[in-house]
Amino acid sequence: MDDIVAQLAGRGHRDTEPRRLVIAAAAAQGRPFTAEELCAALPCVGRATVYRGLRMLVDSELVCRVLLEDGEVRYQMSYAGHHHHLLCVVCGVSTDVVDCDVEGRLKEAAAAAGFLMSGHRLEVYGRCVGCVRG
Amino acid sequence: MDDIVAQLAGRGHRDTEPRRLVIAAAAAQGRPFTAEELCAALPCVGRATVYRGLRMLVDSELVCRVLLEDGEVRYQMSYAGHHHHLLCVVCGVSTDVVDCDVEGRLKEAAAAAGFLMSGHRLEVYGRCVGCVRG
DNA sequence: ATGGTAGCTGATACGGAGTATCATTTTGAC
DNA sequence: GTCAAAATGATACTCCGTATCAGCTACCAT
Repeated sequence: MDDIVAQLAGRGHRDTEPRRLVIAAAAAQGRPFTAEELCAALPCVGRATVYRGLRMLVDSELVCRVLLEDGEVRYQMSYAGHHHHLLCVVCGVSTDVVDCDVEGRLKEAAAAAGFLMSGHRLEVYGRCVGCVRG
Repeated sequence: MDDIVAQLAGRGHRDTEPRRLVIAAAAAQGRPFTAEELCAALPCVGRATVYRGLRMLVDSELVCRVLLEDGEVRYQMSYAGHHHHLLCVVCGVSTDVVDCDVEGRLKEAAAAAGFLMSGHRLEVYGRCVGCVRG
C-alpha cells in the first residue's frame, strides 16, 4: 500500500485519505471489478473521486483494464509491464500471464503482410483449474 | 449484397429497405467505422434501426467488432470465421488475419497453468505497408 | 390476391459508464 | 504557519447503446 502511494507520489500525486481508500478497495477485490462496484464498496467516497483514482492507477499501470468476452470492461491490480489475462468465464477470476512468447511470432506474421507491429492486446477466455475440476 | 440478405433470411430476418441501406453503408466504409458514423451516413434511417441492423450483422458474424488501442469500439465487414485484425494506427485501416497459428500455442501456454482455453481475442496495432513507406 | 401475423421501423425515453465543472477543502513545500 | 497547487465531491453533462411502443411492412398460407 505505502509502496503504491510512493509510486504515485513519484508521479506528483498526493497522499490523501480517499485515495488510499480507493487503492485499498481495489486491492481487496479477488477478481476483476467494475468502477461502479468500487463506488458501491466505498459509499463514503465520491463517485468522481473513485473514477479519478481508478484512472490514475490505470495511467500509472498499477491497475489494468480487463476485457470480458462480451466486451464488458473491468479493472484489476496488476504488473506494470506488458502481460495478458487468462479469464475464467465461470468464476471470473483473472490470472496474469507475463511470459508470452506470442509477441515474436505475431511480429513475424505481421511483417509477412508488410505490417510493422508496435503493440497488441490479447485476452484468453476459458476455465481455470478450479472450475475445470468442479 | 443479395448474398448477405440471403444469409440474414436464413436466420429469419426480413429483407427491408432500411436494412439494405445499413448493409450498403457498412460495406461502403473503407475502414472500421463507428455506429454513429453509420447513422450520420444514413440520415433517412432511424438511429435505432441502424443500431439494430448493426447488431444483427454482428450476431450473424457478417460484421465484427474492432477494438482500437485506446479502447474505442468500431465495426467492420468481415469473414464469418475466427480471425484477427492488423490495425494501422496511422490511417486506421484494418487487415484481417485468418491463418493465425497463435491459437495452438496459446492453448498450450494456458494448459500449462491448468487453464482450459475456450476462446481468445487478439488485436494487433502498428503501421500498414503504405504508412511504413510514407 | 388477399389477409393475418410476426417482424420491422423510428421517435423518444431511458440506462450505464465515464468526464467536466466548480466551490470548498486538504496537502505538503517553504 | 502560509499559501499555491492539488484533491474532493455534488452535480450536471456527454456518449454509446438499448427499451418502449404505436404504426407499418414483408411474406407465408390460403
